[in-house]
Amino acid sequence: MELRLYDTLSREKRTFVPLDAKEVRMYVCGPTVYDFAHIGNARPVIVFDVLFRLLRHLYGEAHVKYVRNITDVDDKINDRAARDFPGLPLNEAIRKVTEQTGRQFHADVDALGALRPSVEPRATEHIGEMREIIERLVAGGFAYAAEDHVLFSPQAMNAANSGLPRYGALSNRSLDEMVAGARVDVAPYKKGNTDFVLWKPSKPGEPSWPSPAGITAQGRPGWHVECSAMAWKHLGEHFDIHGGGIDLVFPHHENEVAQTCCAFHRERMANYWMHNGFLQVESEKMSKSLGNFVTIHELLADWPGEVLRLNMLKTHYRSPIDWTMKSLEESAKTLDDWYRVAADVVPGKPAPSVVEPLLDDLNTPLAIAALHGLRGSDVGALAGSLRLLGFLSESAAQWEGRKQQASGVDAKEVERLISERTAARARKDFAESDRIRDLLAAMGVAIKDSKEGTTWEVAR
RNA sequence: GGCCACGUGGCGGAGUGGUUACGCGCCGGUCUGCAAAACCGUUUACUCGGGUUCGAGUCCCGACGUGGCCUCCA
Repeated sequence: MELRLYDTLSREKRTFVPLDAKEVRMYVCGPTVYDFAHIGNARPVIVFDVLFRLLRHLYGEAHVKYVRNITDVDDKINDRAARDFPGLPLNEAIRKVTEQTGRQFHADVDALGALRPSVEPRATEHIGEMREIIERLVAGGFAYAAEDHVLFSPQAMNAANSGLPRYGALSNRSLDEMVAGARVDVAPYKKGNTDFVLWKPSKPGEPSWPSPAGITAQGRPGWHVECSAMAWKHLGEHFDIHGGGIDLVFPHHENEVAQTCCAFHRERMANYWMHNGFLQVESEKMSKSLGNFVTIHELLADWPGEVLRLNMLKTHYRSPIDWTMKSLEESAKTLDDWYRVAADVVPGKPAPSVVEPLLDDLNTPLAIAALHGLRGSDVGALAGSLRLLGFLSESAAQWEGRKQQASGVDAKEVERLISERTAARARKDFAESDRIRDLLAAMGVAIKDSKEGTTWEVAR
């Protein structure tokens, strides 16, 4: 069976045919490292990790190249640096912010069971490529310098009309309407009100680099051109898959396409544009003002990363998802069960009943339903399938031990109470045995009696 | 205002014309000193109004509701 993926540009599911089966190439927009990543940021990380794993399964581990960038030059970073480290020179403070945040991001996504991408380029290490693209755009008449800025003109792009995509095609907008509907307060140096920034001057003390397009003042890149440059450097002018959150379709991805296609005179940048849907928290939009801003870091204090991962994959990646505590509890329960029955068995090959839904535009909910089916029929295939999806990274004992550790329960004390209870039961002193059971329950310990004896675990 | 998603049983969530989704919960049973856990079994649905069709949750039109983008928020 073949892989089919939904492409935002053509607005249909299409059979996936890689440009080069020896090197399948995927780019996903990564974080801007200025603060803890929130649970919404985790969605593309997890979704495209599943796709990465699936592609490796299909084409071989050595034949998939996954690039996810780190944006480490940005206004928000500058603001954060100035606020958090007022005593330091700005550039030093910025380095602290990006290093700390980058480290935290890696810790978070590792815990979510996401494989590291093949390459994680940093924007600040690709300024040369950005300047190159900008120079090409200026030379081609698609961009111009004005007051130390370089601006891209979508109108020039659509006027060229020769082997280029139409600006607006990806986000399904007409440039004319955008011109008409644009805000009034357009910067005076812009020729057209839809022109966007490729390069801008740096304020004193901010990170800065020599400017392109004959500008003498030092400057820094705009956001959109960073991704064009990093994708070009690591994947070439034309590659297979470009992914990100649906909110990035416009303007970010629309502008990326414009920059890359105009710089290299191409009709396409990526053959498949994939976008994950939005996430709400307890039926509300996540925002700092509502106070429901949930970071991955905070959630990881209460839940194993795989619980967050499963919770995310229970919904199809293009559908909206409502992130709730109830749903997390359910996911935790499911994983407890899978760990119990499958973590320590020899994994078999991933089952077709699991792989086939994945081949149909990453239908993870249907794949998960198939896992429930395997649970009763073939635990070897269950184990293999779970591993394909990035689960079962530890043993059953480690899984249980982690819960125990997080709860702070004293295992020795529990064992002592259980043997007391066993003795009480043996002499039919049920009042005493029930008292001990209640005591353990109050400690957060759940008892399980069976013919082989009594076991226990930390109740969640 | 423009563009675009989504609306399935108590809850989550698949299903692009025709047989049980699946999971959690509830309920019943087995087990148990009683429970819990485990195992077995069972129940409930397709926002509303039209239309197409032998047949629609599934296609078309409309309404209502929710959400997203149109400001460098995934």
